[in-house]
Amino acid sequence: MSLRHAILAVLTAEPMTGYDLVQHFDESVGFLWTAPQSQIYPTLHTMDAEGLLRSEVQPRGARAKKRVYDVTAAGRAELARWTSERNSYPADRDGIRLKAAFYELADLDAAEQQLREHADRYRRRLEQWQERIDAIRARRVPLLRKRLHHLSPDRHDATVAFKVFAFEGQIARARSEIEWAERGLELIRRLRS
Amino acid sequence: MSLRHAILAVLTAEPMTGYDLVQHFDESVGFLWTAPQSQIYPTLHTMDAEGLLRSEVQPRGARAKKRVYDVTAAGRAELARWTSERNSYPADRDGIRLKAAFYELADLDAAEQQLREHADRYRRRLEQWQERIDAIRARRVPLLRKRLHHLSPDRHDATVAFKVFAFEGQIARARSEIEWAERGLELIRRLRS
DNA sequence: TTACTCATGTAAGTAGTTACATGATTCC
DNA sequence: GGAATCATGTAACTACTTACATGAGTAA
Repeated sequence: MSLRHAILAVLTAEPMTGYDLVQHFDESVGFLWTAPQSQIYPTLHTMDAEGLLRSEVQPRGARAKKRVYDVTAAGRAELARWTSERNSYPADRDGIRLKAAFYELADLDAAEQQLREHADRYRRRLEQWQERIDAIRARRVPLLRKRLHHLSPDRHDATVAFKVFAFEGQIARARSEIEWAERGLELIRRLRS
Repeated sequence: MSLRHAILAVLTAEPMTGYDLVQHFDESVGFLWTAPQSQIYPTLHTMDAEGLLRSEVQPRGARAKKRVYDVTAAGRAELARWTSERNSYPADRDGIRLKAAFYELADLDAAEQQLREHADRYRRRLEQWQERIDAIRARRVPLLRKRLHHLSPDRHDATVAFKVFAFEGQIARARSEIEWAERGLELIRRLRS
């Protein structure tokens, strides 16, 4: 259910087309909630119909057109409601951990390979997220700048701080995954000898 | 796609009915991969049809019957293939982190409440998982005992070690979530003053 | 006979995945 | 004229959720 809220959150920074939204999902809010293009367009339609968004057709070149979406008052209210509402947690489901619990059935080399990839994956994520935090702190993120632009200056610090905070959670997660994978590699070494 | 593998993994310990499987999902493998009863029964049917499982109708009392499922050679092969295959990762999607990134739109008291609940949730999980590890180490888990029973003794330690390892990952995760939430509570305190 | 456990399902809906499909615009 | 970008969709499928539904067995 978070896709609608991610969309609302992005559009409060600036009205944009579905195409632009797709790009932003790949490069900003998508670090926390990815969505394929094929899911975004239909969702924009239903949110428009529900009154959370309004849209306006604008010319594009000579013959073509584009539809620009903006958040309505109802959409803003829904965003405020969502941020203040109690969290709902997805069911506990972790395919990687599940598999690890049954590594005795695997080829040890294959298990080792998986754990190396796991650590590598989160090392890459760690870097990406660290860069992201630096960019947010330095206000180098275009969408964030636009967001701050129509916010009173005394709220800027809190706005930035919460974005940083979210990514700190991702970083903490990444670190714990890397440590876990390394512990697993050590276990495999021990079992080999 | 892990549900089928979770089912195979449980059934290699001991053949059982759908009903029993549902119980085991709530109390053992379900810590890593939960599934509702309404999903398990249909999945058993399709896995039976695919030849990963075989089933046998057994009498239960005077008139009633029950269907007991067991893993076929094809099922065991599929399990081995899965454990050795490269990991496939779900898309990055974290509704809690997404919301935290937009806490500037929330009521501060509500955000505080959410972070307290987040920490509490993972503190409870931490306890459960810690107990689980203790039970596994002491071989107090009935299903694990059955699994070890038809395994040569020299493989017992590795089998137990991998289960412990999986839960250590969950514990590491829980710790990092608790620390993150506490960091958030501190941030909110700072913003209030 | 009542309550609880054992046992097995279905149905309708939501969310997300993978793949396909089309056409105008802009820049070289 | 061709390639990359801008722009918008649809279709089929899989996984999961929530809710409903039924009946026999067992123990007090």
